[in-house]
Amino acid sequence: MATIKDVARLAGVSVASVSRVLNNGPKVSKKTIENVTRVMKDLNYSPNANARALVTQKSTTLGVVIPALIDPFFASLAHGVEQVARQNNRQLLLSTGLVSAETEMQAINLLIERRCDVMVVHSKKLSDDVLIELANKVPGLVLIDRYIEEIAQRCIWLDNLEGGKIAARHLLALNHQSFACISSKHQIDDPLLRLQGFQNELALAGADIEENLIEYGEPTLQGGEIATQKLLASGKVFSALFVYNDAMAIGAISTLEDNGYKVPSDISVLGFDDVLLSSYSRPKLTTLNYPIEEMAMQAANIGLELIAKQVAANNSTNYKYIPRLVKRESTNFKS
Amino acid sequence: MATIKDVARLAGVSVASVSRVLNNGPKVSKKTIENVTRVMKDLNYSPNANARALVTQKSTTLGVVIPALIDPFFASLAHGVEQVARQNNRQLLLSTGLVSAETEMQAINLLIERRCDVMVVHSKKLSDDVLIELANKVPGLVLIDRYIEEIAQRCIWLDNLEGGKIAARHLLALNHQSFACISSKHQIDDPLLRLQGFQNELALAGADIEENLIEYGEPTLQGGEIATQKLLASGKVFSALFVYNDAMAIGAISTLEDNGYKVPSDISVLGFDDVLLSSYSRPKLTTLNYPIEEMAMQAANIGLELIAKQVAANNSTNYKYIPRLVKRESTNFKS
DNA sequence: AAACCAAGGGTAAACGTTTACCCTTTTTTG
DNA sequence: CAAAAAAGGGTAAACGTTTACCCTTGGTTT
Repeated sequence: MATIKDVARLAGVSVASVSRVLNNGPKVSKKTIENVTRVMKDLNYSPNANARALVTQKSTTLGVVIPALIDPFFASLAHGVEQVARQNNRQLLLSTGLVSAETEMQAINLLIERRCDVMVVHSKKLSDDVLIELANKVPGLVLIDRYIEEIAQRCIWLDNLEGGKIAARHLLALNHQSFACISSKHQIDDPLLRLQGFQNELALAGADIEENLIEYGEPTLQGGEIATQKLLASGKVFSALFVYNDAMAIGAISTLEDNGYKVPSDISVLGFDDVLLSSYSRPKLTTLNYPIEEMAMQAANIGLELIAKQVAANNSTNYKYIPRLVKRESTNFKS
Repeated sequence: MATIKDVARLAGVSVASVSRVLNNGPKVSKKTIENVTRVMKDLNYSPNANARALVTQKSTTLGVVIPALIDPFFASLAHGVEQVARQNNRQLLLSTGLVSAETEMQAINLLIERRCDVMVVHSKKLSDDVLIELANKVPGLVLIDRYIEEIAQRCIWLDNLEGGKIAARHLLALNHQSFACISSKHQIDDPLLRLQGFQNELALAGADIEENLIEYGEPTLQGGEIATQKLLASGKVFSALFVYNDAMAIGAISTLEDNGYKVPSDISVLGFDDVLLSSYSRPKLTTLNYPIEEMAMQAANIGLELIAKQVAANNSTNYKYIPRLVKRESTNFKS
């Protein structure tokens, strides 16, 4: 592959001039520009980004760490970051962390080795301490979907507790009295907080969830199916079902209908996340909107601002988002 | 950020030794390894991947060019590539090309500048000639979802024409006689081929699609809705509907049911792609399986093999996939 | 006509690694 | 015990850029 030296030689100029042409620098005559440009074309020259990054000590990448791309939720996250990257002429460097502390760490380290100076990190397994240390090391690191007091100004997160409360209020307002819940079996805070918020709010209204009516499963369509089967197997009655996320909710609806229950006339189902598919499922899913793409964009922008020092790293801004109820067809008044 | 020189100085050895420790190279004593390793920890040293890439002339990335991450189909593609990247200790470099020749070219160029030696490219807008030239320039470039005769051994593609035929045969076998079609308005081959295959096969059975019963729309849920409304507005009767992709098909079903038609008892609907959501829609969608993730994995592996020269670049292998009918609930025997 | 300035362009150091080649010390072998 | 080999480690060039600094040329100003 042709290098800058080849171009210089063929154009009969120094490498400095070629470099100046490449970077629209000053001190090049029109003639030289044309000449060099032509030679570049002829040689099919492409500047080496690694060499550039090395000498300029600047990064032209924007990193993102997520568990996996296959989950639409995380794809939206990545998509948000990607848009900001594009706007800023940076390229997306994607590192998947699955859901183990070790792989999350690896994913972040890969980004650091590439000298990626801005990164949006979705980490659920790394400890607060590790993350704080990492944040000190990487000025452009921003956490998404996580809140850590000490670095609050670099956390973009959703209030899951409040989400649970909103869910409960909605179902209570619809006159429901017997509730079931499907939660995620993943060992992270989100499902716990959602469930806790839900239960807290029920308690305020003097209601609660019966034993055996809380099930845990993988946060997938299939996980929702299985959990619902268990719920039905318990034989207990419920008229409202609050589900950890939309995928599980749709799986749940599928199973409920396969078992002869009508949604929402027999059972109301409430999801969480508001992924695209929710508005097209049948019945259309009532859910809590989690504006992940917007949050991801803000996260990326904050990372960018942090390294540009346009933002004091210790100001007191708080990037908390509150989920918003989206009423569609899967919940109904309980008569 | 600490460099290899800092480590060398503090450990009292040469940079060569540090490098050897870093790469598990030969010629280092146990003592040196321990010593250097400790200093690295102390300094929080992280090797510079750009410098490494520059000097070794090797890439540790795997590129992928797709229109956008937000589409589950492309997210699956990226996910497939990502798995192969992980297996081979490479990092995913993602470049989105939207759907214009210019941005597709840009996306590929970005990868080349990063000296990414293996890339899976989904391009619909770049011409055959440009792509052939690019393939000559980048030995590890593999095309996905596209077939170009001259570089057939580097094309992983699905036989859309055959897909259309399979769709027609299925619907004919179910005794249908009046057909409608929803196609994509995007200027690419895929929808044309699917439609053509469908019509060809109908013709063999002496059937055809009436005028006004072919509609075009955006390949999205909403596009499916709008196209279906137009179809219904035509006033013509049809009992079987072949739709360009699953998203549109689900949008179509939604609209049909909103208008009082039962799927599949009144109208059978057949999708294309078999995205995850298809098996959870109501009714579950009968569709043609497009094994994009598997194809993406194969594409990435072929790219890897190409640069390892384990595969003759001019052998005659043909990486054609045939979609497979997945019978679920949205199609039915027409009595 | 002398002095100055602007424009254009060249030289070489630097970025952080890897690795071929060389040197020294220790161990093995006959 | 000498010779040879092995083990350990250092020096410096190279990878492909950018950019500070310097030099030349020709024109403009007094």
